[in-house]
Amino acid sequence: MSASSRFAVAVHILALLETNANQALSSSSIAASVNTNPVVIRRILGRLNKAGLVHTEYGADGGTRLARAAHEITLNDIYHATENCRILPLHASSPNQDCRCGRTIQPVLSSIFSSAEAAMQQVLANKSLAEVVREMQAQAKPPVVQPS
Amino acid sequence: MSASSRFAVAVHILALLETNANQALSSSSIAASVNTNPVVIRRILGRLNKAGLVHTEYGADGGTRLARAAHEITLNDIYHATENCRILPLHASSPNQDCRCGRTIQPVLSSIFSSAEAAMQQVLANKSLAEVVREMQAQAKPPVVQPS
DNA sequence: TGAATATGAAACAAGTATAGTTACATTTTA
DNA sequence: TAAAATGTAACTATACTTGTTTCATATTCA
Repeated sequence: MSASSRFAVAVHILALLETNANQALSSSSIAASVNTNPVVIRRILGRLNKAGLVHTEYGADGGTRLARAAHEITLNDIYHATENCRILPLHASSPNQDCRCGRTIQPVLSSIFSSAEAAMQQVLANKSLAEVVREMQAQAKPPVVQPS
Repeated sequence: MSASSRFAVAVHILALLETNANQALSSSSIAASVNTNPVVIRRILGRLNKAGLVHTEYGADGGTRLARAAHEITLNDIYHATENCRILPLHASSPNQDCRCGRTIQPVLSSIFSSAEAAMQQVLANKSLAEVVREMQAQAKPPVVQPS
């Protein structure tokens, strides 16, 4: 029922690219921040490249940069780039078509599940990478509490 | 991670119980409609029992009935009874805490992911089992198209 | 009392997806 | 040409789901 952690890692990668926008980052340096293997990062970068969210260059001094401004990338863009499957799957094997219930339930569920998923994606679509980075920086410097 | 179809099967089970409310159904008869093994059904019924959505009786002439009226059971109730995990998981292993990005991303993501999940569950909470059954019955008898 | 019917639970196999790792061919730059 | 980087394949370990068999337990009824 759950998605993979690719989505969370992808947001992490893109936030890192945005906060280091002056240089191209290698999969190794990104992996050091995410705390995983560079190949795991490259696999996700492959999806982000295919979606046109980043641009990668080969060779010495190569690496990855954002392909768009951070305020023009939504979390829903990142979600679609990294996850394939429906969040709420139907039956593993088709129900009994000789039963009225078995015949009719899947179209009804499919429609409801699509609405539920759309509501989730709407929240993601309303949040840009730029906002995420801003919230992360606010997290880093918590507001000072006034002494009483 | 693989996705679970427990939620879809659970809705199927409960819709079947509602449309056969005059009798208790055995796991075998339910399995015949879902097109799977009775033990698979009993595993899901165990979760629905624990959540108080159905009531099961042992022995000859035993079986399962709805524990509440269908209009008092929402899809969100069923969702919570059958699925455990968050829909949008964070990193598999904790990011590097020596990196500003690694330190700050998880609380930000966690909050956003909670909002996204809440939006999805709100859609499910607005749909009752009774409505699902009604839509299934409408599916079974499609409206007649007026001849031109 | 005993047979029949049902659940609950344990154990196991098979399939699938993810995460991590190693290895290597390819590309680019200095 | 050497160094540094990517892309990709292959392999392992882990975990979850689905399906299956088996059996103890509970209940009903003849």
